[in-house]
Amino acid sequence: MANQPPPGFRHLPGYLNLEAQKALLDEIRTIVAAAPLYQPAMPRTGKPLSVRMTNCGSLGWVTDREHGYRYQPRHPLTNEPWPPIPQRLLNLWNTLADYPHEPEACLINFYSADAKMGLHQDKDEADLDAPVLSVSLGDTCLFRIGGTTREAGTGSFKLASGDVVVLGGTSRLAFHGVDRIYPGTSTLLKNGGRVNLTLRRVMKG
DNA sequence: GAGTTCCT
DNA sequence: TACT
Repeated sequence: MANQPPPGFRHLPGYLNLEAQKALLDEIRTIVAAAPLYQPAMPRTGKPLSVRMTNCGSLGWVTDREHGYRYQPRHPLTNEPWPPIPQRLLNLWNTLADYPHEPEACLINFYSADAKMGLHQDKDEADLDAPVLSVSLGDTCLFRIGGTTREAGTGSFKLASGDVVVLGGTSRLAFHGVDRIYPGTSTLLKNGGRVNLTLRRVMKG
């Protein structure tokens, strides 16, 4: 029997209908045109991550060999400020996050057919009380989530286009990752792949 | 000092 | 990593 996610975890399958997904994707395309996707690197080793990423919001999550994981206000390649978070994403946060402060960061991850994300905790934010809100667009993925230690068991399930996930409560610090992408499971993205949007409150108060 | 998202 |  698969393990259950910790308390505070919510999976909302099909929360966004196709029209809402298309409208959101249009806004993401505009953001990516101004703040291009780039390939981030692991600290120390410089090994590239398999996902490509960019951000919108006043702060964006970045990593590189020299300085590691961090939030910063500008795109690492263009040195331009990140574009603002679209209002429809702020509305989603206001509806689902149950948190009195707006998110500063929206990480935009693009998964090609062979991209993955290893099990990790989101711990780079000063505010660990705010939930993390995630939106899936495009191809289905196999998402894995465990407990708040590496030793805890994990369980996995699929996330499809339009699904929304909220990591709140105990699940805010749960280890989680993406095992695999299922190519060809969505026609939302012309050339396939999966886009994941992750809204986070970074600074306290 | 140990731990930290890429580890098959 | 550059911090805890």
